[in-house]
Amino acid sequence: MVQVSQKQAKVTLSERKRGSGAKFVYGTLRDEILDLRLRPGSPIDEVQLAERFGMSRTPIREALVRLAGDGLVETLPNRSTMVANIDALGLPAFYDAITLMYRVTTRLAAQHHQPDDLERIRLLQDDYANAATSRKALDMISVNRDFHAAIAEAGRNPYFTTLTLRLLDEGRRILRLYYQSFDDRLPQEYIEEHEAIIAAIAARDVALCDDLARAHADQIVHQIQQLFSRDQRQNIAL
Amino acid sequence: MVQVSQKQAKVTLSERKRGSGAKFVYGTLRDEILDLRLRPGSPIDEVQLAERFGMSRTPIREALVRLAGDGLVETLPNRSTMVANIDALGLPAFYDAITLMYRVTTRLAAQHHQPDDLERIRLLQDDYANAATSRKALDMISVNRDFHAAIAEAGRNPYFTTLTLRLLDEGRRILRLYYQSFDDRLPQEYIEEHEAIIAAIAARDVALCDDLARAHADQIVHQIQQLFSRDQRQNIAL
DNA sequence: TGTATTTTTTTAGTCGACAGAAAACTTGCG
DNA sequence: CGCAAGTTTTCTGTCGACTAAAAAAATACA
Repeated sequence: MVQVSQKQAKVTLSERKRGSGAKFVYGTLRDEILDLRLRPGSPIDEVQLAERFGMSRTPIREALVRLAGDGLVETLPNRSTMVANIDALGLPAFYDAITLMYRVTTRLAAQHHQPDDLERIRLLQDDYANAATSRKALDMISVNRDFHAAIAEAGRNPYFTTLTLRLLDEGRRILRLYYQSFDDRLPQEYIEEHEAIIAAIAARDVALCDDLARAHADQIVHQIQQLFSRDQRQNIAL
Repeated sequence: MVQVSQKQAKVTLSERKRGSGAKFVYGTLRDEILDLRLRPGSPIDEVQLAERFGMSRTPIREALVRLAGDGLVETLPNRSTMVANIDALGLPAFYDAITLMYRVTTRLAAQHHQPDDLERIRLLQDDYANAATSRKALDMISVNRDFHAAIAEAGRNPYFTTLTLRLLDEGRRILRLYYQSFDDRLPQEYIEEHEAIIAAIAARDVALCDDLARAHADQIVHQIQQLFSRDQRQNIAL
């Protein structure tokens, strides 16, 4: 009897459309994982999530399966699933991949972009500048992702777009880690680099896009590398 | 024409391990989709699959969710899910992607390979040669995939490996389409090209790897392009 | 006290059932 | 006949319950 009344209360609380359950859970958990609100390595309990979202385990399960497909969650057979760890040893591979994807997507954007692509990209760049001037580092991280995602879209190659998105998300996690533990300032340089990239895409200058994208990627890689070396020093100092 | 959908191999699983259900269904369906035993665009009925595999819909569902993540299956909300189509308009993007991945994975293999990597690759090349001399085109297709997958593995970059695998699988579908409707011979050239690639990797000659991989990719792209132009001519002739 | 073995607890994998959304079919009206 | 409204059918999305695998706890034994 108690169970019935509780359940009804929860159902009225969350009036959902059929078929949206798993998608909603997927999106929510994905955001939380990428924002590090769910810490890497922390265990995920299906029953707990089911209670939290006010639904049965089935849609929760589907969301977890999809997250596992994205590599955001690791599932141990018959035992718990946990938030994927950030693999420090895999960082060089990450650097290689994001650098190549920046280059190739920017090149393709120069070749295949259409007018409204550029408009979208410029709007995002405005958002980025705003976030930068108001010193909102976390916003900058997220807008930066959208900026490069838009460039990838303009390149019109789904294979590259997918991989780029995945890398950007992975990078978002790493950068969160960074700006959480250290200061909240990002170099203004990025804004200028972005501007230059936009201009090169608009001019359809493939070679210049390549150069700029490579330099931009190098910047970010360098930034992350600094993070890790700084981290080390601090540990030693303690 | 072989119409198999009614008489798919029924699976006896009186002794199934717990937790293997979804994985087994995933693997089986994946193979059938890549081999075109399940035709692109054909609908997938969960209940039917549940009967065929002798299990409930739950593990079937999980397998389908994973296949959707791989892009091998398309799900319409609240309505049927179907085998993903081969998108002819997306072929140029495919060419770009597979060419770049061939190049970058082969380069990385030259840099990062270890002794047993080369051994594995050479064994697969033997398999490939055997399949070629005995004129087994379908075997060649599948071994060719494994060959390049092994090279990607030797490059030790999970991001590139994942994308390469996906592209190789996509290519497997396209080639099946080809060798199903036309002749069963593949140019011997491929064997020699493979040999040259192996040698270049062993010599850790990055620049040569790049050239060879690019040429190899061009070959395959050219082959597929021929397929589609031939297809067109036939349609017009009829 | 430390280790091997049994028992308990936790929690993932599976099942059968039902409800709701979309398609397929039927009916009513011009 | 042709089409709009209503009805039935089909099949997915979700649920609660059950089962079994693995971890944690308890016990036995040296």
